[in-house]
Parts: sequence; C-alpha cells; structure tokens
Amino acid sequence: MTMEKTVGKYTALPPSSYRRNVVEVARSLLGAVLAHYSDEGFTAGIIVETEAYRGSDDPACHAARGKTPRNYVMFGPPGRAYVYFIYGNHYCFNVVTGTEGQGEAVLIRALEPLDGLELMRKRRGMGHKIINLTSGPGKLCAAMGISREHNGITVLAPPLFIASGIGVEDARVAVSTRIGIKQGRDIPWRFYLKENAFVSR
DNA sequence: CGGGAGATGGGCT
DNA sequence: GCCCATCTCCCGA
Repeated sequence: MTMEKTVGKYTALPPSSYRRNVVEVARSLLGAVLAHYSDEGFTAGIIVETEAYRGSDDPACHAARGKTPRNYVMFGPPGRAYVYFIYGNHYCFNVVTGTEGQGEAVLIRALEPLDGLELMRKRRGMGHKIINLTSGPGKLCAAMGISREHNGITVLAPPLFIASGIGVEDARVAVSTRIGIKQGRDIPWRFYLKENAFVSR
C-alpha cells in the first residue's frame, strides 16, 4: 500500500499518479497543487495548464534523440522533477511519468497562485500584477523558486511536491497544440482550464 | 491592446 | 554556430 504524505493542508499525490501514460497524467494534473517549501518561505498554486512530451516518437520531446547530460532525468523513475534552463534566462519545470526508461514528462505551464503571493511577487520583481506571477512556465519557476538545484528530486514529498487539489470535470478542460515548438507542433497535447485567467498566452 | 524583436546562455551537431 | 518547451519591452494603432 502507498502511504500518502500530508504536509500542512496538502496531501502529496501517490507515486501511482505518475506511472501512467504522459497524456493521461497531463490531463489529470489540472486542478492539482504545486507546492514548495524553501528557506524564503512557502509558495503554492493550482495547476491550470500542462503539456505532454512523450519519449522517442515525439519530435518535440527532449528525449526524442536519446539520453544526454541534460535530459537523463526524463529516463529515470516517474515522479521526479525534470528542470531545465532555456533561452538564457528561464527554467521550465516538468514531472517525469510512465515507466523508467521511456523518457516522457509533463511540462507545467501555468499556475493560479494560492499561497505565498508576497514571496512570489518578491521573487518575480515588484510591480508585477498577480495575473503576471505564474502565467507561463518560466514565470512560475521564478515565482515558486524552482531552478536547476531541483532537477532530479522527487515531487512525492517536500520540499517540492504536487498535491491533490480540486477536481476538474472534462467540460472545463480545453485541449490544443503545444506552445513555442516547431517540431511536432500539430500534436494536441496541451491541456488547460477554460476561462482561467492564469493560463499563458 | 497586439505583434515583433532582442536578451541571454547552455546544449548539441 | 545554430537552436531553443520564454519573457519583457517597445512600438504602432
């Protein structure tokens, strides 16, 4: 049996949540909560936008051309964080899914802030509106204090974990192609909450 | 407002 | 040397 870990008001999702097809996991993480305890304080937000990247048959996936020093975490066990640096300025946070060796992960693209709003604003720079704190993959990493040091750690328990949140009915979920890629741009593996103001543009 | 260019640095060929 | 799962600012309307 799996013992789910409760921290404060949040209960971490069990490992079985990630041992499924990456597209299913991407859909199921909508409404879940990403939470982080750091030296600076606690921050958390509801996941409102995700994308699936699937192993060797998906040209947009970092894992498509095999294991490298950057992407090796994707080939490890599910339930770990894959964090990478992009465009010289930003980090992107993913969760590894499926079974070890497949090389698939869900990119978390946007959050609706729940806890630690002041800390988020401090990390992002003063003068930012709430709507601008976590409405994009690079923005949410900055607001949550996620960077390369988190690459490879588990998201099954603190300091960085994903917890169960609100249930989301299919009627509230929109599906589209993925953002910001060229290869594989026709594949509809982006999921987001309809009419949620924190979804990226 | 919406679109576009520039910033910026690591990964990979 | 080119590509990149992004963000911000600045411009024109």
